[in-house]
Amino acid sequence: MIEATAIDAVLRTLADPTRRAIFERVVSSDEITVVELTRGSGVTQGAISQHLKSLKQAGLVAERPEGRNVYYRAQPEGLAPLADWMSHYGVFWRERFANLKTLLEEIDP
Amino acid sequence: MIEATAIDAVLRTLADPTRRAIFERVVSSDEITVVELTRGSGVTQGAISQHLKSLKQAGLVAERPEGRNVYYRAQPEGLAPLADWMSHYGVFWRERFANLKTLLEEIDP
DNA sequence: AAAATACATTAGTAGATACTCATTGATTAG
DNA sequence: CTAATCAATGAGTATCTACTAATGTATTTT
Repeated sequence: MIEATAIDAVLRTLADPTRRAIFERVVSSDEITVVELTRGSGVTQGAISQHLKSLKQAGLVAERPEGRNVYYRAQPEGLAPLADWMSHYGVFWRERFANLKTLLEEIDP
Repeated sequence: MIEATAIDAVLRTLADPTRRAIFERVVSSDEITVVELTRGSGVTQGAISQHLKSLKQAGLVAERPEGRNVYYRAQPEGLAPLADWMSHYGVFWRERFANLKTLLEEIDP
């Protein structure tokens, strides 16, 4: 089955452990290059670039080329579809409040 | 790369659109049987059972056999690893508050 | 200019996985 | 008892995907 929704892209992208680890490292560091991400990753540089491409297409990271380096940084908005999905289908949260998103907006408008 | 953490199981399980749709239907209905889930799903009963097995192993659904029917219901706690992960790596949320989980516990202890 | 570095991309491959079809076990209906 | 229904499971298959290895393209260094 083929779907192309935002939540689909985000979940499929984060489902892979290697790719998720890359995302976590990007989040943890302000900006980080491909070589740095490659070091200690256990996979080749090519694999890292492929994963970054997926993350970029899912809207989870953004790039900033500078010279021969490319600096990657996390794109927080990319997680919004996941947050929305959680608020819709996350019974756990819905049981506690009517709508998590609404609550958050009330707290921090 | 092989990992067996809770967040890994949850994300991998929800990554598949068909399986996620099943989960969403289980969440929406209080309790639902396999035949009901099969109807309008576009896949066979066997496929549904296989997906339910995955969802069960991920802790996202629970079953209640009754006669020859098996009623499935959502298991809200199963989404906790995802919520935890969001609070750790969801920059979007972290930028707004130090820790989402802490906040939620303060509101509803 | 030549060598080196950073990154992207391609082709090819091995393994994962989502599916169908068929079968089985169990329960209920006629 | 027999037939029908519900669900789980196994075998087989086609597709997807994460990876390596190799190559290409810039850019920087020497």
